[in-house]
Amino acid sequence: MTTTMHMVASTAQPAMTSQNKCAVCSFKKLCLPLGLDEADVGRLDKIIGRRRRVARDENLYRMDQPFTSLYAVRFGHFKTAQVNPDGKQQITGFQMAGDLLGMDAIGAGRHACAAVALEDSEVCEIPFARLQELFGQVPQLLQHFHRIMSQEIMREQNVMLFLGNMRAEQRFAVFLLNLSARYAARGYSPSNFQLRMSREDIGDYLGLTIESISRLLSKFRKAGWISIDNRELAILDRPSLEALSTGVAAAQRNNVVEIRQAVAA
Amino acid sequence: MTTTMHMVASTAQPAMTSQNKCAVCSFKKLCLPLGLDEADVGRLDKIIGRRRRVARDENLYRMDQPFTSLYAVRFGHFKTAQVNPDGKQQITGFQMAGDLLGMDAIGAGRHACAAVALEDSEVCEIPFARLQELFGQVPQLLQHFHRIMSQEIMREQNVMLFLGNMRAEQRFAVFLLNLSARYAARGYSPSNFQLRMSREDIGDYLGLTIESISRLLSKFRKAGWISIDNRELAILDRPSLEALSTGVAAAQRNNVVEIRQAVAA
DNA sequence: CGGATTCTTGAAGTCGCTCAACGAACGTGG
DNA sequence: CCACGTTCGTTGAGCGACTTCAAGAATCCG
Repeated sequence: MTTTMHMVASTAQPAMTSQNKCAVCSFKKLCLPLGLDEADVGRLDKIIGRRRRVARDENLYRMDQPFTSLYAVRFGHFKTAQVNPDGKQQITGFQMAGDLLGMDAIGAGRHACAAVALEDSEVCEIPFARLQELFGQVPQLLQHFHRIMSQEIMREQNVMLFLGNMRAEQRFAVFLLNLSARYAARGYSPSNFQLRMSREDIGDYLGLTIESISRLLSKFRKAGWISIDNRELAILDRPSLEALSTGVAAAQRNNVVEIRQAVAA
Repeated sequence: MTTTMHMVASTAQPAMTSQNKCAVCSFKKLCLPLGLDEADVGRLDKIIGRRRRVARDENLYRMDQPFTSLYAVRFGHFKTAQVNPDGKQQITGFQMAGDLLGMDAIGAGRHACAAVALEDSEVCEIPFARLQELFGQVPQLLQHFHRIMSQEIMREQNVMLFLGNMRAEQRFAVFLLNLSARYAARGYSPSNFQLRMSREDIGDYLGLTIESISRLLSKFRKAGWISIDNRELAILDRPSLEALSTGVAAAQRNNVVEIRQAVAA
């Protein structure tokens, strides 16, 4: 593979010292330390517990487990999933480096969903009680924490939006572009990346079956919008995907229908 | 109508003084003041801005509007809705007395969705900047605020769950039981209440069409599970609704299929 | 009242699901 | 390294749940 302007979206462990210093973490601008001065980052560092490695398919935490800590993804990928009584899982999100996990558990004191590593990953453990102590001393940190929680609420609203009223194609386009944007924000290629999750996981996230995901991938490939080889994905025609994702295509279809009706009338 | 053990779920304005005192508000146990001592409730009272009346169909705030305040519903009902590019709306939630509105806007500084009154309603305006100041002085308040935000994240995950992998009947049963539980928590009848929202709103919340909602209401009525007269609803057979909502019915269906297959084999 | 909105019900259509078979990739142990 | 079983992914055919379209009934509200 040739080198590109962007780093390839691999999961290579970032270079770092023997300690888990936020100051030298390449994802500090996406994570809790955003906007803190050097001294405050140091204070945050102090309370951060041990780093924790999570092997592929291992649970970082399970549903109903008591809540003690938030986790910041250091490298690797996770999924968070709720299991409903009849056995099916709803995946509520995919998390990557810099993302914060566990905020849904603060309210009830136990985790409302399970977090599972999609590949060998590592997280920073952030004991919530100690974080709360720090809030009193570092107002900036508190503010940013509120922003992060609020963004999580917004993110979920977007999921509700596509689950509630988008067609399969549109959901899938939104999904791909969302991944693309998130990799871009991390300095990776927005056009070439690996799908870290199985087709089944994508389906459980988008409210579709594994077969539908497979068909959508084939369809998008045949349309020339993407290339897909196993889990290696390339976005070839972003404008088309964007048109789909914003519902322009749907609107156009509607126009066509209206025109047809007008002609018929 | 005869008097019952429960208050009827009407929107009568709670008795109160000329000022908006949390201390005398009947919903303080559902709202921000939960767990505060008298003195701290007084401090909270001081920062709460004017009460604000919102007429039916009026916007409390619109999408993209700059964020300045959170709002606590004092009486009445609201819906929060996102509009997607192709015109359809996704309703992200229905809010009633004691619920907090606007948390999704903290992150971006502008509202990610619109809040519309479903009937003549009233809210307490809580300027967020002043609330932030208070966080430093009243740790209990901060803790509870985190719980509320976290619960909002959990609530949305539940919406994702039914949007993503429940059938129409199941979604609708979950919806009705959720309303029931929320009215119960407010001291109203869990069995008899009014649907404050239109069929269209319910549909836009559950990811279904208005026609489907209408058919579901008829079906549930004919099955003897509910009675419905216009928007006046009564739950007649809670166990059946609960079975539906937890997917037991679906599981039973699956069992039947398995049994059929076993017999056929 | 009467017009507009909301709701109900039916008939037809479609999108995504279910079921089924097969192929590819993986990884484990010989 | 290959053989093997297992998991994962693809593709097709048929079906069913929900939508779309359409018309009429009920309700709201000025």
